[in-house]
Amino acid sequence: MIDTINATKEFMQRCRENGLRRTKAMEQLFLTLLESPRPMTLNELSQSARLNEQCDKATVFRLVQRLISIGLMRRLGLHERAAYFTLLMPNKHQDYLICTDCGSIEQVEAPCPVHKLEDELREKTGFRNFYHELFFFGTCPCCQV
Amino acid sequence: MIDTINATKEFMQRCRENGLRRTKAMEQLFLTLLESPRPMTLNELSQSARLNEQCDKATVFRLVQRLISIGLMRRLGLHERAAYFTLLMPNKHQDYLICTDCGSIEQVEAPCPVHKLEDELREKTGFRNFYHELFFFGTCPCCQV
DNA sequence: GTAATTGCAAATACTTTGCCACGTA
DNA sequence: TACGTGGCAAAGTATTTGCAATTAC
Repeated sequence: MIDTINATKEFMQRCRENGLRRTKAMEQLFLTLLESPRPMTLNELSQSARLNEQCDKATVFRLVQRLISIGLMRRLGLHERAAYFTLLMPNKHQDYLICTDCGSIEQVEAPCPVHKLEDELREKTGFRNFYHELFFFGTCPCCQV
Repeated sequence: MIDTINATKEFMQRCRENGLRRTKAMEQLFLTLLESPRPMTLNELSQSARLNEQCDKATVFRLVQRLISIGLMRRLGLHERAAYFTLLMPNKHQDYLICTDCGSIEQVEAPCPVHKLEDELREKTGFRNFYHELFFFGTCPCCQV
Protein backbone atom coordinates (compact mmCIF):
# COMPACT_ATOMS: atom_id res chain seq x y z
CA MET A 1 0.00 0.00 0.00
CA ILE A 2 2.74 2.37 0.99
CA ASP A 3 4.66 1.04 -1.96
CA THR A 4 1.73 1.90 -4.17
CA ILE A 5 1.56 5.43 -2.85
CA ASN A 6 5.28 5.93 -3.19
CA ALA A 7 5.31 4.46 -6.68
CA THR A 8 2.50 6.83 -7.63
CA LYS A 9 4.50 9.76 -6.34
CA GLU A 10 7.48 8.67 -8.36
CA PHE A 11 5.39 8.32 -11.50
CA MET A 12 3.86 11.76 -10.94
CA GLN A 13 7.33 13.16 -10.48
CA ARG A 14 8.48 11.65 -13.75
CA CYS A 15 5.44 13.14 -15.46
CA ARG A 16 6.29 16.57 -14.15
CA GLU A 17 9.85 16.22 -15.40
CA ASN A 18 8.40 15.48 -18.81
CA GLY A 19 6.28 18.60 -18.84
CA LEU A 20 2.96 17.02 -17.93
CA ARG A 21 0.75 18.61 -15.33
CA ARG A 22 -0.12 16.68 -12.21
CA THR A 23 -3.86 16.16 -12.06
CA LYS A 24 -6.24 14.18 -9.90
CA ALA A 25 -7.08 11.95 -12.84
CA MET A 26 -3.41 11.15 -13.31
CA GLU A 27 -2.97 10.20 -9.67
CA GLN A 28 -6.04 7.97 -9.68
CA LEU A 29 -4.89 6.34 -12.91
CA PHE A 30 -1.53 5.40 -11.41
CA LEU A 31 -3.12 4.08 -8.24
CA THR A 32 -5.60 2.04 -10.26
CA LEU A 33 -2.95 0.47 -12.44
CA LEU A 34 -0.59 -0.17 -9.55
CA GLU A 35 -3.37 -1.91 -7.67
CA SER A 36 -4.25 -4.05 -10.69
CA PRO A 37 -2.35 -7.32 -11.14
CA ARG A 38 -2.86 -7.14 -14.88
CA PRO A 39 -3.13 -4.76 -17.83
CA MET A 40 -6.41 -2.89 -18.25
CA THR A 41 -8.55 -1.60 -21.08
CA LEU A 42 -9.62 2.02 -21.41
CA ASN A 43 -13.11 0.98 -20.44
CA GLU A 44 -11.94 -0.82 -17.34
CA LEU A 45 -9.90 2.20 -16.39
CA SER A 46 -12.61 4.78 -16.90
CA GLN A 47 -15.14 2.62 -15.05
CA SER A 48 -12.84 1.69 -12.19
CA ALA A 49 -13.75 2.75 -8.69
CA ARG A 50 -11.08 5.41 -8.60
CA LEU A 51 -11.73 6.96 -11.98
CA ASN A 52 -15.44 6.41 -12.44
CA GLU A 53 -17.43 9.65 -12.15
CA GLN A 54 -14.06 11.19 -11.75
CA CYS A 55 -13.35 11.79 -15.39
CA ASP A 56 -14.51 11.16 -18.92
CA LYS A 57 -13.48 8.34 -21.24
CA ALA A 58 -11.79 10.82 -23.53
CA THR A 59 -9.77 12.10 -20.60
CA VAL A 60 -8.54 8.63 -19.77
CA PHE A 61 -7.76 8.03 -23.42
CA ARG A 62 -5.69 11.19 -23.77
CA LEU A 63 -4.00 10.71 -20.45
CA VAL A 64 -2.91 7.23 -21.47
CA GLN A 65 -1.67 8.60 -24.79
CA ARG A 66 0.46 11.14 -22.95
CA LEU A 67 1.89 8.57 -20.58
CA ILE A 68 2.74 6.31 -23.49
CA SER A 69 4.44 9.17 -25.30
CA ILE A 70 6.79 9.79 -22.40
CA GLY A 71 7.45 6.08 -21.91
CA LEU A 72 5.57 5.41 -18.68
CA MET A 73 2.96 3.15 -20.23
CA ARG A 74 2.65 0.72 -23.09
CA ARG A 75 -0.15 -0.62 -25.21
CA LEU A 76 0.00 -4.41 -25.42
CA GLY A 77 -0.28 -6.38 -28.62
CA LEU A 78 0.12 -5.53 -32.26
CA HIS A 79 -0.17 -1.82 -32.61
CA GLU A 80 -2.95 -1.71 -35.14
CA ARG A 81 -6.55 -1.17 -34.29
CA ALA A 82 -7.60 -4.16 -36.35
CA ALA A 83 -7.15 -7.78 -35.31
CA TYR A 84 -4.65 -10.04 -37.04
CA PHE A 85 -5.39 -13.57 -38.13
CA THR A 86 -3.12 -16.40 -39.13
CA LEU A 87 -3.40 -19.91 -40.50
CA LEU A 88 -2.47 -22.69 -38.10
CA MET A 89 0.07 -24.96 -39.72
CA PRO A 90 0.37 -28.19 -37.75
CA ASN A 91 3.55 -28.25 -35.67
CA LYS A 92 4.68 -24.89 -36.94
CA HIS A 93 5.08 -22.22 -34.33
CA GLN A 94 6.07 -18.74 -35.38
CA ASP A 95 7.39 -15.70 -33.53
CA TYR A 96 7.22 -12.20 -34.98
CA LEU A 97 9.31 -9.06 -35.18
CA ILE A 98 7.26 -5.89 -35.47
CA CYS A 99 8.27 -2.30 -36.13
CA THR A 100 6.35 0.02 -33.85
CA ASP A 101 6.81 2.88 -36.30
CA CYS A 102 5.94 1.52 -39.74
CA GLY A 103 4.02 -1.52 -38.57
CA SER A 104 6.00 -4.01 -40.62
CA ILE A 105 5.79 -7.61 -39.45
CA GLU A 106 8.53 -10.16 -40.11
CA GLN A 107 8.97 -13.73 -39.03
CA VAL A 108 11.70 -14.51 -36.51
CA GLU A 109 14.00 -17.17 -37.93
CA ALA A 110 15.63 -18.20 -34.67
CA PRO A 111 14.23 -21.18 -32.77
CA CYS A 112 11.62 -20.25 -30.21
CA PRO A 113 13.01 -20.35 -26.65
CA VAL A 114 9.65 -20.69 -24.96
CA HIS A 115 8.62 -24.30 -25.53
CA LYS A 116 10.18 -25.61 -22.33
CA LEU A 117 8.40 -23.06 -20.17
CA GLU A 118 5.24 -23.71 -22.13
CA ASP A 119 5.40 -27.40 -21.25
CA GLU A 120 6.03 -26.62 -17.60
CA LEU A 121 3.14 -24.18 -17.40
CA ARG A 122 0.81 -26.51 -19.26
CA GLU A 123 1.38 -29.09 -16.57
CA LYS A 124 1.49 -26.74 -13.62
CA THR A 125 -1.56 -24.65 -14.47
CA GLY A 126 -3.81 -27.36 -15.85
CA PHE A 127 -4.72 -25.21 -18.85
CA ARG A 128 -5.95 -27.03 -21.96
CA ASN A 129 -5.39 -26.14 -25.60
CA PHE A 130 -2.25 -24.45 -24.44
CA TYR A 131 -0.11 -22.31 -26.72
CA HIS A 132 1.86 -19.10 -26.63
CA GLU A 133 2.55 -16.02 -28.69
CA LEU A 134 5.86 -14.18 -28.71
CA PHE A 135 6.33 -10.79 -30.34
CA PHE A 136 9.40 -8.60 -30.52
CA PHE A 137 8.85 -4.88 -30.93
CA GLY A 138 11.09 -1.97 -31.75
CA THR A 139 12.01 0.65 -34.31
CA CYS A 140 13.38 -0.95 -37.44
CA PRO A 141 16.52 0.46 -39.09
CA CYS A 142 14.46 2.10 -41.86
CA CYS A 143 12.41 4.07 -39.34
CA GLN A 144 15.41 5.34 -37.33
CA VAL A 145 15.49 8.64 -39.27
CA MET B 1 3.97 -22.47 -55.43
CA ILE B 2 3.09 -26.10 -55.81
CA ASP B 3 3.45 -26.33 -52.05
CA THR B 4 0.97 -23.51 -51.71
CA ILE B 5 -1.52 -25.21 -53.99
CA ASN B 6 -1.14 -28.52 -52.22
CA ALA B 7 -1.42 -26.92 -48.83
CA THR B 8 -4.59 -25.19 -49.98
CA LYS B 9 -6.04 -28.49 -51.10
CA GLU B 10 -5.23 -30.02 -47.75
CA PHE B 11 -6.87 -27.16 -45.90
CA MET B 12 -9.96 -27.41 -48.11
CA GLN B 13 -10.08 -31.11 -47.40
CA ARG B 14 -9.95 -30.51 -43.68
CA CYS B 15 -12.76 -28.01 -44.03
CA ARG B 16 -14.90 -30.54 -45.82
CA GLU B 17 -14.24 -33.08 -43.10
CA ASN B 18 -15.52 -30.54 -40.63
CA GLY B 19 -18.73 -30.00 -42.50
CA LEU B 20 -17.83 -26.75 -44.25
CA ARG B 21 -18.57 -26.32 -47.93
CA ARG B 22 -15.76 -25.68 -50.34
CA THR B 23 -16.20 -22.28 -51.94
CA LYS B 24 -14.16 -20.01 -54.17
CA ALA B 25 -13.79 -17.51 -51.35
CA MET B 26 -12.37 -20.20 -49.10
CA GLU B 27 -9.82 -21.25 -51.69
CA GLN B 28 -8.70 -17.68 -52.34
CA LEU B 29 -8.44 -17.04 -48.61
CA PHE B 30 -6.11 -19.99 -48.10
CA LEU B 31 -3.97 -19.02 -51.07
CA THR B 32 -3.76 -15.46 -49.82
CA LEU B 33 -2.72 -16.44 -46.32
CA LEU B 34 -0.27 -19.06 -47.54
CA GLU B 35 1.37 -16.50 -49.81
CA SER B 36 1.61 -13.97 -46.99
CA PRO B 37 4.70 -14.12 -44.77
CA ARG B 38 2.74 -12.67 -41.89
CA PRO B 39 -0.68 -12.53 -40.23
CA MET B 40 -3.31 -10.36 -41.89
CA THR B 41 -6.24 -8.20 -40.83
CA LEU B 42 -9.76 -8.68 -42.15
CA ASN B 43 -9.33 -5.53 -44.17
CA GLU B 44 -6.10 -6.72 -45.71
CA LEU B 45 -7.74 -10.00 -46.56
CA SER B 46 -10.86 -8.57 -48.12
CA GLN B 47 -8.83 -6.07 -50.11
CA SER B 48 -6.18 -8.50 -51.22
CA ALA B 49 -5.73 -9.17 -54.92
CA ARG B 50 -7.30 -12.59 -54.66
CA LEU B 51 -10.31 -11.67 -52.57
CA ASN B 52 -10.97 -8.10 -53.63
CA GLU B 53 -14.13 -7.76 -55.72
CA GLN B 54 -14.40 -11.43 -55.11
CA CYS B 55 -16.36 -11.25 -51.91
CA ASP B 56 -17.68 -8.99 -49.23
CA LYS B 57 -16.07 -8.02 -45.92
CA ALA B 58 -18.82 -9.82 -44.06
CA THR B 59 -18.06 -12.94 -46.02
CA VAL B 60 -14.40 -12.82 -45.10
CA PHE B 61 -15.34 -12.18 -41.50
CA ARG B 62 -17.66 -15.17 -41.31
CA LEU B 63 -15.31 -17.40 -43.20
CA VAL B 64 -12.52 -16.60 -40.78
CA GLN B 65 -14.87 -17.27 -37.86
CA ARG B 66 -15.65 -20.69 -39.27
CA LEU B 67 -12.03 -21.54 -39.84
CA ILE B 68 -11.17 -20.49 -36.30
CA SER B 69 -14.00 -22.60 -34.92
CA ILE B 70 -12.63 -25.74 -36.54
CA GLY B 71 -9.06 -24.92 -35.51
CA LEU B 72 -7.53 -23.98 -38.85
CA MET B 73 -6.94 -20.34 -37.98
CA ARG B 74 -6.23 -18.23 -34.96
CA ARG B 75 -6.73 -14.65 -33.97
CA LEU B 76 -3.54 -13.16 -32.56
CA GLY B 77 -3.29 -11.18 -29.37
CA LEU B 78 -5.52 -10.78 -26.35
CA HIS B 79 -8.94 -11.96 -27.26
CA GLU B 80 -10.85 -8.86 -26.34
CA ARG B 81 -11.86 -6.26 -28.83
CA ALA B 82 -10.45 -3.50 -26.67
CA ALA B 83 -6.77 -2.72 -26.28
CA TYR B 84 -4.93 -3.38 -23.04
CA PHE B 85 -2.54 -0.95 -21.41
CA THR B 86 0.06 -1.40 -18.72
CA LEU B 87 2.41 0.70 -16.65
CA LEU B 88 6.08 0.32 -17.42
CA MET B 89 8.00 -0.44 -14.28
CA PRO B 90 11.73 0.02 -14.87
CA ASN B 91 13.50 -3.33 -15.20
CA LYS B 92 10.33 -5.28 -14.60
CA HIS B 93 9.27 -7.51 -17.44
CA GLN B 94 6.08 -9.48 -17.15
CA ASP B 95 4.63 -12.42 -19.08
CA TYR B 96 0.93 -13.28 -18.95
CA LEU B 97 -1.32 -16.32 -18.81
CA ILE B 98 -4.71 -15.77 -20.40
CA CYS B 99 -7.84 -17.91 -20.47
CA THR B 100 -9.33 -17.90 -23.94
CA ASP B 101 -12.75 -18.72 -22.49
CA CYS B 102 -13.30 -16.41 -19.55
CA GLY B 103 -10.67 -13.85 -20.49
CA SER B 104 -8.90 -13.91 -17.14
CA ILE B 105 -5.34 -12.60 -17.15
CA GLU B 106 -2.71 -13.71 -14.65
CA GLN B 107 0.95 -12.94 -14.31
CA VAL B 108 3.42 -15.71 -15.02
CA GLU B 109 5.69 -16.19 -12.02
CA ALA B 110 8.42 -18.16 -13.77
CA PRO B 111 11.45 -16.30 -15.10
CA CYS B 112 11.09 -15.19 -18.69
CA PRO B 113 13.09 -17.42 -21.07
CA VAL B 114 13.26 -14.87 -23.88
CA HIS B 115 15.85 -12.35 -22.76
CA LYS B 116 18.77 -14.10 -24.41
CA LEU B 117 17.06 -14.26 -27.78
CA GLU B 118 15.94 -10.68 -27.29
CA ASP B 119 19.54 -9.56 -26.88
CA GLU B 120 20.63 -11.52 -29.93
CA LEU B 121 17.86 -10.09 -32.08
CA ARG B 122 18.46 -6.57 -30.82
CA GLU B 123 22.01 -6.81 -32.10
CA LYS B 124 21.29 -8.74 -35.26
CA THR B 125 18.33 -6.73 -36.49
CA GLY B 126 19.47 -3.25 -35.49
CA PHE B 127 16.09 -2.46 -33.98
CA ARG B 128 15.97 0.27 -31.34
CA ASN B 129 13.75 0.51 -28.27
CA PHE B 130 13.61 -3.24 -28.40
CA TYR B 131 11.34 -5.28 -26.16
CA HIS B 132 9.12 -8.32 -26.31
CA GLU B 133 5.74 -9.56 -25.20
CA LEU B 134 5.01 -13.17 -24.29
CA PHE B 135 1.51 -14.48 -23.70
CA PHE B 136 0.34 -17.97 -22.87
CA PHE B 137 -3.20 -18.91 -23.87
CA GLY B 138 -5.48 -21.79 -23.07
CA THR B 139 -8.62 -22.89 -21.28
CA CYS B 140 -8.23 -22.47 -17.53
CA PRO B 141 -9.36 -25.29 -15.18
CA CYS B 142 -12.52 -23.37 -14.22
CA CYS B 143 -13.65 -23.17 -17.83
CA GLN B 144 -13.08 -26.84 -18.63
CA VAL B 145 -16.77 -27.66 -17.96
C1' DG C 1 -1.88 34.95 -17.31
C1' DT C 2 -0.71 31.12 -20.24
C1' DA C 3 -0.87 26.78 -21.80
C1' DA C 4 -2.15 22.17 -20.69
C1' DT C 5 -6.13 19.48 -19.55
C1' DT C 6 -11.06 18.27 -19.30
C1' DG C 7 -15.96 17.18 -20.59
C1' DC C 8 -19.27 16.58 -23.91
C1' DA C 9 -20.65 15.45 -28.26
C1' DA C 10 -19.71 14.01 -32.70
C1' DA C 11 -16.90 11.56 -36.07
C1' DT C 12 -14.13 7.31 -37.29
C1' DA C 13 -12.99 2.71 -37.68
C1' DC C 14 -13.43 -2.07 -37.12
C1' DT C 15 -16.57 -5.70 -36.07
C1' DT C 16 -20.84 -8.08 -36.06
C1' DT C 17 -25.63 -9.21 -37.36
C1' DG C 18 -30.21 -9.59 -40.15
C1' DC C 19 -32.27 -10.90 -44.10
C1' DC C 20 -32.93 -12.84 -48.30
C1' DA C 21 -30.66 -14.61 -52.57
C1' DC C 22 -27.47 -18.06 -54.13
C1' DG C 23 -24.54 -22.21 -54.60
C1' DT C 24 -22.77 -26.69 -52.89
C1' DA C 25 -23.53 -31.35 -51.90
C1' DT D 1 -34.04 -30.16 -52.49
C1' DA D 2 -31.88 -28.62 -48.17
C1' DC D 3 -29.00 -26.11 -45.86
C1' DG D 4 -24.60 -23.79 -45.64
C1' DT D 5 -22.79 -19.53 -47.69
C1' DG D 6 -22.73 -14.84 -49.85
C1' DG D 7 -23.95 -9.83 -50.55
C1' DC D 8 -25.74 -5.67 -48.94
C1' DA D 9 -27.05 -2.70 -45.51
C1' DA D 10 -27.49 -1.50 -40.87
C1' DA D 11 -26.32 -1.96 -36.00
C1' DG D 12 -22.86 -2.32 -32.40
C1' DT D 13 -18.66 -1.16 -29.97
C1' DA D 14 -14.09 0.91 -29.25
C1' DT D 15 -11.31 4.66 -30.53
C1' DT D 16 -10.31 9.33 -31.75
C1' DT D 17 -11.11 14.33 -32.49
C1' DG D 18 -13.14 19.38 -32.09
C1' DC D 19 -14.06 22.94 -29.23
C1' DA D 20 -15.19 25.70 -25.44
C1' DA D 21 -14.60 25.66 -20.40
C1' DT D 22 -11.55 24.66 -16.69
C1' DT D 23 -7.30 23.97 -14.10
C1' DA D 24 -2.30 23.61 -13.02
C1' DC D 25 1.67 26.17 -12.71
